[in-house]
Amino acid sequence: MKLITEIAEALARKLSWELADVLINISVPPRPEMGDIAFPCFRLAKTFKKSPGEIAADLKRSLEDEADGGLKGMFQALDRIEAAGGYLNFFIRRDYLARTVLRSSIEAGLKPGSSDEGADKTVIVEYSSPNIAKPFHVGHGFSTFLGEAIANLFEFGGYHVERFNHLGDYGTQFGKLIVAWRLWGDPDALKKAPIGELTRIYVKFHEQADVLPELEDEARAAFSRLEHGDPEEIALWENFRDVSLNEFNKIYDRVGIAFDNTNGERFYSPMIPEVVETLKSKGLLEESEGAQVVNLDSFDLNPCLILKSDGSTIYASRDIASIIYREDVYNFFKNIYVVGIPQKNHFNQVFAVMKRMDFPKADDCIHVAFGTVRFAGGVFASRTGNVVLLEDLLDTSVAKTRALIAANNPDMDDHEVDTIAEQVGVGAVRYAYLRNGRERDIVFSWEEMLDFEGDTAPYLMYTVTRCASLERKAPLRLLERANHVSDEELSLLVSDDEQELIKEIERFPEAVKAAREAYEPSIMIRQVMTLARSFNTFYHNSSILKAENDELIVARLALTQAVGRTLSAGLRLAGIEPVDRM
RNA sequence: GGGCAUAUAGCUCAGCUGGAUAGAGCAACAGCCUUCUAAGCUGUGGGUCGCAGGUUCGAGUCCUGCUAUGCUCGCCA
Repeated sequence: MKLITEIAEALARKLSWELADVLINISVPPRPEMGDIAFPCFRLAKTFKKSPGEIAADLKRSLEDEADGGLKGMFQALDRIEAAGGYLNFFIRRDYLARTVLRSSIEAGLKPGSSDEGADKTVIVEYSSPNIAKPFHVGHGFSTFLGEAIANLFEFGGYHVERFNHLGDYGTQFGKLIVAWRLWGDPDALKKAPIGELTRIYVKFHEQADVLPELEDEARAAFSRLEHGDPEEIALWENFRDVSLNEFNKIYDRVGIAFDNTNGERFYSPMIPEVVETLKSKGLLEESEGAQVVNLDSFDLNPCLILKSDGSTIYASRDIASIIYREDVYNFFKNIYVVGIPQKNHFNQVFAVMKRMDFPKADDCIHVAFGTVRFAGGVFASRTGNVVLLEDLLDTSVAKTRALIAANNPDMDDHEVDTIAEQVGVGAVRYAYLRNGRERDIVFSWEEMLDFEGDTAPYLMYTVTRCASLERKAPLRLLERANHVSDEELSLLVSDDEQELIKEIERFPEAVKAAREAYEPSIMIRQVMTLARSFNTFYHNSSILKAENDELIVARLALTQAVGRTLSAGLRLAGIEPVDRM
């Protein structure tokens, strides 16, 4: 807000400080009755040789001396200044706050907090990235939903976003799959349930390989043939890839995620020889135990393996090739990897190799790490089939939601119930992945995933439906006035509840920016949740459509609309589409 | 053993670059639906912020040591 800058400028002048130093110290008091903006004076005690309390009192007097002079504009927006406990507390006039905040909310329309800071800048977000031929389980939901939310946050900031799905479609495991398919594959089963069949033979391969170790050698040989372009092996690989992608796309379509680029690891494999040449020419490649590595002692990292001792490639070399490719094609501003914490060391190595290659944008490659989804008992393991499929989780959530909606809305037709249940049920699941700091593990529990009360998407969505319902029920005459609400009407929103609500609306754009800069959607989500709670308190305590007079009804309707717009924007950034009844 | 995380209420977590009385949700208990959707609201109880030092006017937040847990440390990705 402009007012904060004015206050900071005035303080900077009084103290002969830099504006930035004042701004850094300015904070929000812990409770509203202490004021709206606070400036702590403890630091000044030494230089002025006075107690913080005295300094605060002096500053207050000094500022008030100019109330009719140079600081007239600032004091028009202020109710009063108080010195308390070493703090200088500024109280903003309630009518001023209501007017300015809601006016800018109205101007921002459906996209509060959006900006054009990223104009002409391309951000690559790599996320989801499942391994083909493996089930898409609840663990994949983390990267998928987190990545989508981060991509949305950048788009909201005006960046051009390229969504990358870096499919795990390469490596020795596909040699295993090829061998297993020749031995035990069932084409009919593959047609019916592709991932199920591929998982079955993959599991069987590992069981058999325990007794027949030579299977492992066959697998390596099959992968080698694949890498060298054997047409039969390629045909098999392509088939596995296609049927898998087909399955994944069902999920992506369902949750409304569309990738711009689904090149998997194999796509980058042919580019590796050039990478090896570059590393060689820069004198970075060393032989170690028969393999080719880049030494990273100067980064306090273990060496990065580039080529295995048999000369074949490895994931680090593919990631390096991919970075160079992405820079050539997209000239990226940031290249973001939404990949789990266990790969932290891997990305540190890859980015360090880029630095040793003098790649100028090594610091613009960012590993956005997240925690592990696990059972209370242990970890997920696709080899043993000890997994919960994301699709099953979504289905269960939607079914539970459906029952609730049908019970609450007896006259709603089935089609509408289905549509809303899908949005709320899927939203509830997505929210569970986004509400906490991303580096936290998620201990999977059905009970928690299907809890629709409190800190959940249904709570937020329910709040939106309250806003929508009020608009539906408002007399048209008053709704029309709310759509063109006047400053005089907005100035009526001065109750404690209304003011709290208005402050939360004001904080949303900052939260969006902070969330984007930290690659942390939960920062934005929490702000939205706080706003929703404030609204529900207000809603409970105050009558909106039956307020004392028309002017207040109009003002509260305008406030309700602002809340609805802000909540909806936050939900959409999280990838959750709000509904207007449930 | 080296490296990187994490440790806050019974449970799941916030606490922004150190600042006023450490906050939510769930669970427990007590209330509120003839009044704008009760997936809601209000209230109560519950904390030596892992332990021990240090820096500071001030530490949940910064530093050191210790303990516990997780991840990781070349030919899987």
